Amino acid sequence: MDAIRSHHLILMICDCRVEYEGRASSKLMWGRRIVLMKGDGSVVIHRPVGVEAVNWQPPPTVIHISSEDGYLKIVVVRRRPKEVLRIYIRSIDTLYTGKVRDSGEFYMYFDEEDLKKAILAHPELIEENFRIIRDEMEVEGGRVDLVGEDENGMKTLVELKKVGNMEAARQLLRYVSPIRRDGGKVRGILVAEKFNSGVKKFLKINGLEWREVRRHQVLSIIRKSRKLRRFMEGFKVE
Amino acid sequence: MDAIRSHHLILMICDCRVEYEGRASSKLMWGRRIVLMKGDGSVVIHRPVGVEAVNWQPPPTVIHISSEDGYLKIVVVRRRPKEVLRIYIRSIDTLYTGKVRDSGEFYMYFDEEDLKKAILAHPELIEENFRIIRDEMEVEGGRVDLVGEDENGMKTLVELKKVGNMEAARQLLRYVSPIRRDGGKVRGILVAEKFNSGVKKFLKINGLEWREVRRHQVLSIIRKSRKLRRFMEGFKVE
DNA sequence: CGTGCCAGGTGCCAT
DNA sequence: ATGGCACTTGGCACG
Repeated sequence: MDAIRSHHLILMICDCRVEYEGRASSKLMWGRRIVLMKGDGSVVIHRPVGVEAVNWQPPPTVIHISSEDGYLKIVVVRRRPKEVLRIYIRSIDTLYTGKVRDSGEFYMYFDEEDLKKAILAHPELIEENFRIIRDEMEVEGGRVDLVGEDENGMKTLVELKKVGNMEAARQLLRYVSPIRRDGGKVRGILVAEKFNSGVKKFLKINGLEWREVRRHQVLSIIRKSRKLRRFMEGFKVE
Repeated sequence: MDAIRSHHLILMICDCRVEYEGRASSKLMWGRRIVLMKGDGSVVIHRPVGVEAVNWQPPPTVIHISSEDGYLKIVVVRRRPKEVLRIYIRSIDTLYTGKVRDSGEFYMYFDEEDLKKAILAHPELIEENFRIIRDEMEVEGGRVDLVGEDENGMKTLVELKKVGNMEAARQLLRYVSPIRRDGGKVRGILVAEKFNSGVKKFLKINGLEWREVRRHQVLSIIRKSRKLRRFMEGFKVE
């Protein structure tokens, strides 16, 4: 239709059947769903329950519309990886097409990146007289989040995580081990909001350390940043 | 409204502002979005571009509706983890409320589970005279996908992945190492559709092996399964 | 209920 | 393009 060519939004509640073939394959039998076709080529299909979409196709896509056996057939093709989404529509309950403009900015806040910013601004969150030397550094075994020096000048690798799980602990060990193997002295600290059971023990056994940072500590630091002050307005930080 | 109490679907295109606070925090400034409130309590907010939702709240939720400063205010609360989504609505473009029923079945096909089924049915995909002994087994370091025996009766741990990346290789090594450390003889094979660069080398260095399975091999095996025949009808498997 | 692991993960940014 | 890694990841299976 014209709506697709003019990159409008198309929203349907319709009785449809959906097939997907690409990295995997799936088939969704007849039923009523919400089909969302966006101006950028994205297609999202929601069932009436569940927070996640049942089928989708990320842009860029090419969309073909035709009629087959009396059904409206919409084929959404993605090139790389090669994926095809086919929607067969038996009837349309509700249809909306139109231009929807949205220029509102979106701020995400307090993810790993913000934890890092807080530590960069206040290295004492790690410990007294701690200094950050590098932000993101390639080491044997991967890329460590921060490298610092403690008050005795000992090199320290810092790995940041929202949740300190076993995988994170192993990751840190992977960074520290080669250095120690080569005779280097290095500390390794896993920083997280929360630690799963067994992780602290694993760290201890392997000569590593941890810091539990509290959400409100980080928030109170970040909210001082002028850049984010407007963002914070309206939030009552508990 | 009544629509929420009666667990109906509510779909709006509206000019709104959204705040999220919970595991992280986010703020979305005024603009036009598609707001989807489902009968099970799920709430999904889409912008007019992008395949992913900008904000959401998974069920179970409690929904409060009120009026604040002349705006319609919808608050969606999730208990564990504690998360709050606040939607302030300035104007509504389009509104749909109603019961949407969808009983159509959904089949997903050719994920790791299907790769396993194919290998269970045809262990020769691993190698000639290979026998599967166990499906899913706890070992030191985690849970391995398959345990088998080669034609010489040597125990073999098999890890299945869609993509054989470094993480998968390390995972397999983690399963094999403790056994070898204790003097056990064991082979380790990483099975995947595709291997990232460096992974095969890493496996080789650590005395592990790999098998590259092709999609069509697995498909041709699975399509023979009666249970899935109906699913396959209509697919032209290339 | 937490813990681990997969996903058509998606997205972002590095080389 | 490929790889590495975080994510309000969500989801499921399992101890």
